Amino acid sequence: MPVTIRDVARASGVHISTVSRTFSAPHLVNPETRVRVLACAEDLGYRPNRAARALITGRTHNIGLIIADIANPFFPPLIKAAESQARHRDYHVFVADTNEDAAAEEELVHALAKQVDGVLLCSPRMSNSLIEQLSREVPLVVVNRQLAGLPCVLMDVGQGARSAIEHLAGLGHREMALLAGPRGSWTSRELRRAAGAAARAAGADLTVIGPNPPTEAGGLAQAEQVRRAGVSAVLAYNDLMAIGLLEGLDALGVRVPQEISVVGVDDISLSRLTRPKLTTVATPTAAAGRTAVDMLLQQDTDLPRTARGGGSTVAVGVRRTTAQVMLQTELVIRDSTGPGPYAGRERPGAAAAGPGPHRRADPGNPIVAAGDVVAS
Amino acid sequence: MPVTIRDVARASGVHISTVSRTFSAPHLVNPETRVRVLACAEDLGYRPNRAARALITGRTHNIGLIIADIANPFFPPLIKAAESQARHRDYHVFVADTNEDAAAEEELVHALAKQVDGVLLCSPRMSNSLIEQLSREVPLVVVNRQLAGLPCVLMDVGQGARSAIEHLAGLGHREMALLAGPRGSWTSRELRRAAGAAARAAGADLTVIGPNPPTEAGGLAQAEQVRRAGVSAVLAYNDLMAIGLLEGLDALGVRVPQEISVVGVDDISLSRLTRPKLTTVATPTAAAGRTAVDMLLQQDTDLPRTARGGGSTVAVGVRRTTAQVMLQTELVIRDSTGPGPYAGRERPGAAAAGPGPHRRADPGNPIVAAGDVVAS
DNA sequence: GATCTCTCTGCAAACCTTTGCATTGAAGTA
DNA sequence: TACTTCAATGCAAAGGTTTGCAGAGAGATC
Repeated sequence: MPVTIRDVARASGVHISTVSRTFSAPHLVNPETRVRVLACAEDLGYRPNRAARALITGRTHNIGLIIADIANPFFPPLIKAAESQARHRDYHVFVADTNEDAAAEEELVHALAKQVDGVLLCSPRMSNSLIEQLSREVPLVVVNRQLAGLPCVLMDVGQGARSAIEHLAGLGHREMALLAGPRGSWTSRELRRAAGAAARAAGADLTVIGPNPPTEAGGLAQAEQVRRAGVSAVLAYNDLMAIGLLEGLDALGVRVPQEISVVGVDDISLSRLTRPKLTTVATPTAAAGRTAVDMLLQQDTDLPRTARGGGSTVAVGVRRTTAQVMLQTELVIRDSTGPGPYAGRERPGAAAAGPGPHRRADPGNPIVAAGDVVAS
Repeated sequence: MPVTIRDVARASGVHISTVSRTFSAPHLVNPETRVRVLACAEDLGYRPNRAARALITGRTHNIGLIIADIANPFFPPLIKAAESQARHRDYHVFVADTNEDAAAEEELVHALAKQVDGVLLCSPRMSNSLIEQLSREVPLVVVNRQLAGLPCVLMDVGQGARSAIEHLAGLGHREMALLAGPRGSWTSRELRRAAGAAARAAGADLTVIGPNPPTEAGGLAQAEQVRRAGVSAVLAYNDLMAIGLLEGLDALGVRVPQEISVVGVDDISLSRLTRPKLTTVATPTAAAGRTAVDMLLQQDTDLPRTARGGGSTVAVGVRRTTAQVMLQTELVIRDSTGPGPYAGRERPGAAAAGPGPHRRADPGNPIVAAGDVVAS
C-alpha cells in the first residue's frame, strides 16, 4: 500500500538511485528524466520515508522542544515561532512538557536524543552540570539559561529588571519586593541580582519573597505575605504571578496601584486584559524561538554526522558553535504602577529621573553578545 | 559513537536478536540472560534507534498534532494533555500550527502522514470531504468536528449554548446576539444551530454577527456592531472573542453586565482574570486531548500495519473504529452576565426558570455517543 | 535409552533510502 | 580515427532493527 521509491522507479523506467537523486541531488540528473520522475512521484503520491532516510544519513530532520509547562502562556508564542521556523527549513518539531520537573527533563532528553538532530531546552530546571553532560549526547540549545560553552538564547531580564526598578524608584517607591520564581531558574537569579543592584543604586530596599511556583496560584498565595512586607511596589518573576498577586491583593482589599504597584515580566497577551492593565517587562519570546531554532540548525549543519563508514572515521575536529545571543527586553508601562509614598520628594542618591521605557530592538534582530568556535 | 544493538550484543555475549527480544518480547528470553543484557544496555547507555525500528515494524511511535493556532489559549491545555497521554504510552508528539489555514492543514497532513502512526486534527478548518480523503492516507482522529465514519472527539457546545441562552433568558434578556466564529468551524455552526433553537424556544431573538476570526481582536472589532445591534446579551464563539468584546465595550463606555451581558465559550484560564469575570461555557479541553490520543492509539493497535511480506498479503478485513465521543460542557456563571431588560417580568412561552448551570461529569470520563466498527 | 516437548537462542532476510564507485555513451579534441 | 572528458545512470552495500524459522539442549515421559 505505501508507495516507495521503487514504485516511482518502476513507473518512470529508471533505477531507484536516479529517483533518489531527483530529490536529494537534482543537479545530478538529466532535466528530462527529472521532470518525468517528478511527474510519476506526484502521480503516485510518493513521499520519501524519513525513517529510512534517517537511518542512512544519520539525520532525522526532527528537533525536540522541551518546555517547562506548555500551559504557561509564556511558552506558546515561543513554540509557535520555533515550529514555524523549523518547518520552513524542513524540520519537524517534537514538543514535550516536563511539568517544571528537572528529572522529567533529563529523561526526555535521553528519550529524544536518538531520534532528533537537536534539542531546544527552554527554561530548564535542571543543574548546569547535567545540561553540560547531556549536551554531549545530543546538540543542545538552551533558552533562558546561561551556560559557558553552550549555545544559549537569553532575554536581557537583567536590563528589564533595572528598568522596572528605576521606573518604580522614579515614581517614589523605596520599599520594594521581588516575588521570586522557581528554584533552579536562571531568569529568577538574574532578576534578583539585577533588581537588587538597581534597588541599591536607587537607594531603595528590596525584599525577596520566594522561591515560588511560576504560576498564577504562586502569586496569589503570596498576596498576604506581600502586604505584611510593608512594601509599596512589587516586581514579580513573571506576568502569571503578577496577575495572581493582583487577584490576591484585590481579594484583600488592597488597591493597585494606589497602595501597591505591581510589575510583571513577559508581557503575555493577557497582561493587557487584567484590570488594572499590567505594567511589565516585555520579553521577545517569538524571536527567541526563531533564533534558537536557527542556532540549533546551524550547529547541525556544522557537524557532519556522517554515518557512512562510521567504524573507521575518527571524530576529529568536530566543532561546536557556542554563540550566545542576548535579546533585548522592553519595559511596557500600563496601569498597575503608580506614584509611591515618596513621590515628588527628592530621592537619596542616584540620578533624578530614571531612563524612560526601553524601546525594543528590531524584532527578530538579535544582538550577539558573544560568539566563538571551539574545537572539542 | 552511537551505541547500537550490536554493541550490547557483543558486551553481553549474545546475538543481536536476543538483545532485540529483551526489549520487545522479554518473555521469550531467559531471565538470567535478560538481566545481563539489560545491565549491559544500561551500562552502555543503549537506546533503540526508533527510525530503524520504524523501518521494519511500520510503526514510528510518533503521532502528529495539528493545531489551528497554538497561541490561542484554548489549545495549550489540549496539547499538554495529549502529549502527556501519548508519552505514557511511549509515543512522541509532533506539534504543528496551521495559522487557521485550511491549505496548511492539508499540506501538513501529507507531510506528516509517512512519519507518524496517526494524526490528531484539532478544530480543522478544511472541508469534510478533504478530511475524509486524507483519512485514507493516515489514521485520523478529529477534535471539534463531526464527521460520519471518522473517529471524533466532540465537546457538547450545543448543550452549552442552550444552557447559556436559557441562563440569559432566565435573567430577562430577549434580544441577543451570537458572535460567530471562523468560517469552516464546526463548533461555530453547532453553536449557531443550538443557540438559535434555544432562543426560539425561549421566545428571544438571536442576531448572528460574523463570521469572525476567533481572536481577541475579532471580538474587539465587533464591539461597535454589537452596540448598534441593540441587544442586551451576547454569546461569543469563544472566550478570546468575549474578552475582546469586553475590552471594546469598555472603550465605548458600555457597562458589562449592566447594559450588556456577555458569555464566552471555553473557560480558558484568563476568563477568571478579566473584570468583570467572564461567564462562560467550560469545555473539557484536557480530557479531549487525552481521549483523542486514546482513540488514535486504539485505532492504531487495531490495524496491524504489518510491513513484513507486504507484497503478497492483501489488506483484507482492515477495520476502522469510528467511535464518536461527546464530552460534557458546563456553564460557569461569573460576573459578566446580569439581569436584562425583562428581568422579573413573565417570559412568553417556555418554562419559568431555566435549569441551573450544568455540572460537569467526572472529568475525563467521556460519554460515548456512538461507537461502531465498520469494515472498509 | 529413545522419543517427544519445550524453552531459549542464533541465523538471515527484510524494511527504504543514500551514496561511492563503476559503467555507458556522447561530445570534444588532436 | 583514436583518444579523453564528462554527464547521466546503474549497481550494490550500508544503516539498525525485527521476526519467521530452525537448531540446540534440557527435561519429561514411557
